[in-house]
Order: sequence, then structure tokens, then C-alpha cells
Amino acid sequence: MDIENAEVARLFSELAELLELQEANPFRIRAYRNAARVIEEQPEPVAALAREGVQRLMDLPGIGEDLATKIVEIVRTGKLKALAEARRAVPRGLVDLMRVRGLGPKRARALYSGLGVTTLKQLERALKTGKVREVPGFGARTEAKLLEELGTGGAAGERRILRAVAAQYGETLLSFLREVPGVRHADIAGSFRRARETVGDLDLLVDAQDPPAVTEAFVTYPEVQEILERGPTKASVRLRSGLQVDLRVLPPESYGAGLHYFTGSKAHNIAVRHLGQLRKLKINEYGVFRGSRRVSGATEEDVFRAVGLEWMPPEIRENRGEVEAAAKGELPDLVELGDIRGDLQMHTTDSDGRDDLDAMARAAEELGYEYIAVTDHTPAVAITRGLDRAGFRRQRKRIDRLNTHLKRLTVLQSAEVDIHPDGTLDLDDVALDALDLVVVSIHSAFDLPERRQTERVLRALENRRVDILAHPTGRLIGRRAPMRMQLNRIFEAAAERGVLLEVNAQPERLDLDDVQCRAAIEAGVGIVISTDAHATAELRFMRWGVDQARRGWARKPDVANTRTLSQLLKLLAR
DNA sequence: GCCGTTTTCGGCCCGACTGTTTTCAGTCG
Repeated sequence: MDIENAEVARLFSELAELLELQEANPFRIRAYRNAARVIEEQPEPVAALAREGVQRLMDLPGIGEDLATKIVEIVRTGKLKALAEARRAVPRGLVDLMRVRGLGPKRARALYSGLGVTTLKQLERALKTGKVREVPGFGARTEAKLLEELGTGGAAGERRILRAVAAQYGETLLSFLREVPGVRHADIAGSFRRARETVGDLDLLVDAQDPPAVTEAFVTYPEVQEILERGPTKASVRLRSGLQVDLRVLPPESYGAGLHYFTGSKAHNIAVRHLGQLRKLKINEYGVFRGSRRVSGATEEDVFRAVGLEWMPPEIRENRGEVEAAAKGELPDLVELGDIRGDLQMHTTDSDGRDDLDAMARAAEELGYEYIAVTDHTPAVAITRGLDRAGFRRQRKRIDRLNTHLKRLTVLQSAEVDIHPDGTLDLDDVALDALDLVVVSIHSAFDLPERRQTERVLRALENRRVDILAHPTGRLIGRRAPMRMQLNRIFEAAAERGVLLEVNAQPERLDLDDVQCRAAIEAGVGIVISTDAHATAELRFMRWGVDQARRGWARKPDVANTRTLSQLLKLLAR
């Protein structure tokens, strides 16, 4: 099997860490980190590109001759000589030390050369015996902090939480800050604003007359468990939930620049600043400067305009081509929540939903939808008490009756038909023909070898009755890895047959993800954004799915459930 | 290590806070 992009990226990331410990040229380190990111986000396997030759790899941004050659080496041998050498040159364990908050390459190195510390265990012992404070650059305060970090498992790797969860904390905090006297604006920036599926912390931005008063008020927020740092314009706390929140306060003339700066991504900012440099402009969180004179910065539009770009939505600010697109005036007109006319996956009490058919329909009508598809499970998903052919026939009668009572909404009968490991479907063709549309998805045998998993899905798509492939990779964020499959072959087949691929809006799924969504669209595949709601309240998950699709550069025409019912039915009749 | 309407060499984003330091390095984002 081909080496995965994630693994190639991991090798480069590790090499970057080791180079950092060797105090190598910081820009060289950045080049490895940048390459790791580019490779990880590449929808096409770099192993396939590598077989087409070094030149093909060098077309990737940030990949030059040297890195291209190293990728080829990794693809051919599974190993990287440069990494092996770096591992030999750096004592084992130092990388772990560097992951402790408060320890970077310099201080990890200092602990090693001063005390011979190479493991977390040794670090803890050295801290407890007061040895660490004897090392130059370390003192009693640092010692206490490090001890606490080790105690709280700070080195266990940062925990990212689902954006939908962070939203609950963030929105409450925003209301709190907006009540602080003198606060004019308050926003959540950072990866949250870019709508990344998970966030590591929250970055709050406030525009206020008296900055110190705001940071003072911020650290008294009742949910604050620990104050990590506090200055006149910047403060950082940890909430009881464990979530870290950073606050920056800026004057109004800098607010737009600050919002842009703290929204990121870092790679996007670097690209924008680079454009600024070409125009002899300096861009930071306080504004756009020519020499020491501020030329703009009150709004984000100002910042983009200063470097010759139109404003762009935060969701695409990942340095994945958006800067170039903006320069050419070719930014995509992204799909919006208000464009959505219907929801094409949800469950009722007929299988594993918690609300019944009528309640789901009423709730959908209240959202202003034109149509929904009810997609209860089939028998193979035993735990959900799925419906069989007779069950769907009985449900059909109730749906028909319901539709005669509904004014604005049309309920379509569908099913989330399980795909067996051999690629056959869990409902016979006669039963499928009786449905208004057919959704298929996988609920078992997630760990088949790549080839078999791919064939399984391709076989399912061969059935002409199939309209939508739901949660195509089966991943659960932070809990279950995506299935190993050749997505590009599945995209190809879906495009050819007119099968739509789902961006599932459940916060834990968001499947397809952003990169896959974009690759699917580029392959000519149509997208649907569905909530997979198991209760009326979950119909509101649509926003998370739309956000993910926007990150995948989806425009309204790319998304089938932005169409009217008659347009949709025509599309499905293909 | 990458990259080029400023370049094939010489740049590469930039500032706040902390702690330890007597003027700043390290870390972080």
C-alpha cells in the first residue's frame, strides 16, 4: 500500500522538531513545517505524484528540489535518511520535553546540557529536587509552572475540542465582554472564525476605550479557573472546562487589522504580508503601515484593499490558493446557510431518532425548508432497529398522509441504506424503487484494506438507484479515523453516475471534510449538506455543515439542496 | 529549504508577556 500523506507529513514535522533542537536555520525549519502542512492537505496521494516524477512534486507550493527528492525517498523506502541522522544527533526524549508548555527548543536543550535531563520523568525529578532553578535562565517561578504543567498532563499533547462545543463557551463569553463598559466590539477570531472543525483555544478580540479595564474584567469572568497571563492589552485564561481563551484589546483604528491578524491562518497572514512587502507596506495587528505612518486598518476590507485584494470570507483563509484567487478577482461566491432549501438526511422514532415523523416535519417547516428527506435506517444496522421493506411501506402511507396536511413543506421518503462489506445494499431493488431518493452509507467493517473498501463503495454506487453517498469516510473526529479508501476513484465514479456526496453536518462527523469537499467539487461531483438529525434540535446543525462546505470552497450551484424541490427532483431523475 | 514585477542571492511576519534579567531571551500565537 502507498504511504499516506499524513505519514509523509509526520516525518517532516518530526525532522523540523529535531532541527529546532539543533538550532538549525529557522527558515529551513519553517520550510519543513510548511511542507508537512501542504502534504497533509493534499487530496491526491503524494505517493502517486512521486511516481510521476520529481517535477510533479515541485509543482506543489513550498516544495522545491530538495524536498521533492526527500518525498520520493520516503515513498520508495518508507524512510528518510536525514531524519535518521537527526534522531542520532539529538538525545531521545528532548522532543517530548519541548512539547511541555513553557519549554521550547532552547530551554529543553539547556535542561539537557545543564542537568542531563532527557525524559519527562527526569524533568519531574529535577524540578522536585530544586535542580532546575540552578540552570541559567530558570528560576523558582518557572520551576513551579513546569511542575504544574506536568501535573495537568500539559505534555500529553494539546486537546482540541469540537468547534460546535467551543461555540457554546465562546458565545457566552462574548455576551459577558459586550457588557463591560467601554467595549464597542467583541469577536471570536482565530481558527474558530475560520470555522475549523476543532479548535485548540478561543481568540477573542475587543475594541474598547480603556484596554486595561477590559483585561481586568476578563480575568474575573466566573468560569475562569486559572489566569495564565495578564497584561494591559492582552490576557490569557483557562476556563473550568479546560478551554484556553486569549483576549486582545485594540483601538478602533486597528480593529480590522487585528481581526485579520488574529483570524489567520498563519500561512494566510504570511502570504498577505508578503504582498504588503512587495508594496513596501508593513502589516501587523495595529494596521497597515508605510514607514511609521499608518495607512489603514480600521476594517478588514481596508487591509485587503491595501495589498490589492478584495475581502474574503475567513473560511478560506488557509493559504490554499485564496490569495491568488483574490488577486485575480476570482474568489468563489460561497454557499450560505440561507441558500439551503431542504435537509436530505434525518432519522425518526421509526429507527434511532428521538422525535417522530410529525415532529421532525414541523421543526423543518419552522426552519423555512421547502423539503426534507426522512432517511431511517435499514435492518443491518441492528442497534437502530432499522426498517425492512414492509416497514418502509407502512411509513410511506404515513408520509403520504402527512404531506396532504403540510402547507409549505414536502416530505420525501428515503432511507439510509447500509452498504454491506461486499458492496451489496441492505434493501432490495423493489424496496429501493419505492423510495423518493436513496441514501447509502457504511456502518460496519470500517477497517477493510484500502482496495476492498474502495471496491465496496464503488460496487454500491453501481446501483443506478443510489442518489447520495452519506458520510463517505465514516470518520468521527477525535474518535475514529476515516476509512482507508481511494477517494479519487470514488469521486470519479460519483461524477460519472451523478451520485451526490454528502457533507454531513454532525459536529463530530463533518464528513466529507473541507479538503475532500473541495477535491470532490473539482472532480465534478455534486454535494449535499445534510444534518443527519436524530432529533428536532439537531436540524440546526446545518450551520456546521455549511461552514465546512464553505471551507471546501463550495458555491451555491455545487450544493444540490440549495435547489428548489422540482429542480432537485429533476437532478435526481438523471 | 524556498523563492523571484526586488532578487538566482538574500531575504524569509511580527509583537506581547513572562521571568529572569539589569537590558533581554525565550516562548507563544
